[in-house]
Amino acid sequence: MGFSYDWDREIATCRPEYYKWEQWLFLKMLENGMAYRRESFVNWCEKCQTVLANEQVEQDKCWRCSQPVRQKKLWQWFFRITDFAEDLLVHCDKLPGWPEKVTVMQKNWIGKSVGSELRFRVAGMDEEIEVFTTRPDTVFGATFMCLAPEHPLVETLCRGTDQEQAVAAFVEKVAAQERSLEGLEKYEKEGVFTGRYCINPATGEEIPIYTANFVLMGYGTGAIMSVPCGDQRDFDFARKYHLEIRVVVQPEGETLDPDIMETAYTGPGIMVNSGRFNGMDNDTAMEAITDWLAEQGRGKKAVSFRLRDWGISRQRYWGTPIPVIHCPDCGVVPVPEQDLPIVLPEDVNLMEKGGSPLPFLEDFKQTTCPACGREDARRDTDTMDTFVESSWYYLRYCSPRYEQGMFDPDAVQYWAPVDQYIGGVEHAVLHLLYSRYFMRVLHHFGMIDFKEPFTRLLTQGMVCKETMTCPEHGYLFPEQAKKTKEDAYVCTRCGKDVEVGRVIKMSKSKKNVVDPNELMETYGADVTRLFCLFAAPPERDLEWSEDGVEGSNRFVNRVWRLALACMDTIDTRQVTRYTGPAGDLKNPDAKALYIKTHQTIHKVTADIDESFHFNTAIAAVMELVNALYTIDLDTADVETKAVVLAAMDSMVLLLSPIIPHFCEEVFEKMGGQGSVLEQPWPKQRNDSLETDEALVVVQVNGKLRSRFSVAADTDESVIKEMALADEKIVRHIQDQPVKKIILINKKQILVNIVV
RNA sequence: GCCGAAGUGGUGGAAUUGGUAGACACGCUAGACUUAGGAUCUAGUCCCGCAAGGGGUGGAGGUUCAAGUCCUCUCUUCGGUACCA
Repeated sequence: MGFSYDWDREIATCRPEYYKWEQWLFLKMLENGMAYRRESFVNWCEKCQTVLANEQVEQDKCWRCSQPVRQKKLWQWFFRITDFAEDLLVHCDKLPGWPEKVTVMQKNWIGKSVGSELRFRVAGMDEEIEVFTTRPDTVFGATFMCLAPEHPLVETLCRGTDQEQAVAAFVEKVAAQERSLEGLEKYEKEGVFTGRYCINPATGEEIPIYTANFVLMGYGTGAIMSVPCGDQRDFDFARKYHLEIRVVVQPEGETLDPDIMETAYTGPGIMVNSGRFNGMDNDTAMEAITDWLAEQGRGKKAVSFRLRDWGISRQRYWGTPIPVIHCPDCGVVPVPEQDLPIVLPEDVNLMEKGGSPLPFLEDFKQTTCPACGREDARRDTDTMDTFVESSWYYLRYCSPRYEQGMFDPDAVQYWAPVDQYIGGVEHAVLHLLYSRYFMRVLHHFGMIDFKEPFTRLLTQGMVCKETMTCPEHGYLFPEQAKKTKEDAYVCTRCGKDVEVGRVIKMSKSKKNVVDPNELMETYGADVTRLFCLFAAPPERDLEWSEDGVEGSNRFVNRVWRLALACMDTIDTRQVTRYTGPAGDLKNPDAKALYIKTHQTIHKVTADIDESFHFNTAIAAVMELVNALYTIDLDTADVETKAVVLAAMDSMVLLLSPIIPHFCEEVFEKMGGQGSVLEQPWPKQRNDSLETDEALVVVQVNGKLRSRFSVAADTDESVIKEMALADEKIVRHIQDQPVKKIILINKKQILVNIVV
């Protein structure tokens, strides 16, 4: 296809030369508390003895063996991305080169909310429950408390009460449910009383403590104060379990009755049932109540983020081994730097069920503790999330063979950050956020002097195609399905009817992929490039179809014939290309073509430079070519020929990034010196962009009724008079009085006559 | 569910800040040239209508002299949703 990659800089992130430095950074992060280990939950299939991705869990069952999946606690490594939550959020607004939709998604993902942290004492125990709430104004309406089933206090609270068994059963049941924000909505909201009460710090009253499946341990503090009058989930829960609903915020001019309310009221209002805060508007009360509770040591202002720390442990084989050693005496011990890289062993039997073979490889696992020398220490057998690799590979390109560190600081200083990054919009949050985080880590260590990895970002759309399924052979490649006369498809191997599925993004596993090599063989690289670029703007999803590729081929041939015609009819010893202002041209056809040429240069430059909209850039050049075709070179005068040469020159340069091989040849044929790729980009003459005539379109009551041309410098009042005198307009106005005439003079002149 | 997009002729797609909807192509129709055409050229092609005119950017409302574009509601499709990467 004629891409200009510098293969000397090729890297592969699965090679030890690369991931050695990832392990090195991990150790540095570990040393600085930026990487840490804690227990967390994974989807676990007992039968397959493996961890499942969320997408591998189908209706709470393993996709492979259909056994129920349960939540299992494992020790896992995390990166403290939340330390940078605020910084990552703030800089979302300082990325002018990024599409706004991406920064919006990132902001929502980080999910900052401002509120208060409140502490509730457990009645009769020396324990406290901390909650985060965005609505401290409603604390007087908190009539119960809900803890996540995984909350460490749940077990302590119910122990010894008659609820102990019920709670244990509930926790077990929830362990079989998917515990994510997404999963929350799938299950009916339910909970169980823990047998204990806590004290509402505002009212001093005892309120029951529940554990409920809609509270997540990973979000906030894993506990919520439930205010049924002001939160729909709490409201539903209170109705279900017959808990008190107490109104504390009343919309102005209304009286809410808790017995007949059907939904929670979340809007603004006046405080009621809230002691000394009654009568205050709830907005003021937020601050006032927080301050009041703070004085008593029962709360403070706080912010909470939806963003969670980045779990990087994978119980998988493919990935960078995590460079730590577990010693019975010393605990977790980092691998000494001189022992890096810890190489992923390659002589392994891959597991049928998807689990990692590493925990079974004694040679790999068994090692000596670097701290105390014990010989029964064992290596960590987890590998890192592959997002870790993709978070810094672009810096490695700056010095791909560098052996003294992740990258050569001078090279990174010179090249980075990346000027223009291109990737699918499916990476809008994870990959792009992790990369931004990694640059902050490196910046924190003083290794780089910038924080943002990608100055400009283009999120390209996906190429999509329908899937084909044969009842016998499963997914088929497009060439394995043959079209029948009835516009249906049959399998080329078994002849059975093929089912045509939905249009989805191309993927190897679904086989709905096309090979550009076939187009390349038929039409060549340039026509293939032209066709792809002309099909749609890059940020848009594209349903692949080869209809229209003939048109691209036709266009290239049209240009070629134009070049041949020029060489046949224009003697370049006598005619040189015109470069002056349009105003000096006498022949109106020559002048029009010259103006068109400069308009085209202007448009193509802007389309490519600002937005990579090659499709409209190509369309503009096509218009120029169409204009060139209207000129009869056999009868043209010298002035016109000089303008044609100028137009041809510009056209070849404008097309050169799109169809480079072809343009190289035309450039040479037309007498160009050197390579077309070394020529400066054409520049439009700003004095040659506008024609002498302007089109006036005339509307009556907003409907187009007539149009005519005037000299570009015609006075506006004259144009209005001409519009009113226009035959078609007169007919439409008839004898109705003219109320108003609006004249807009932007890209064209528009007159709207209101009657 | 939540977050983010997209929806315009038979098709891919155009349309600075609201200002001629359908640029540029594909396809189709007719014609010219040609021994021939899957080459090339010319003309036509949003829909209804002989025309004058009317309708039209997923749907329903609204703001405006003027709405594909702004606002409200809604439908459909796609991407992401933290272990697909």
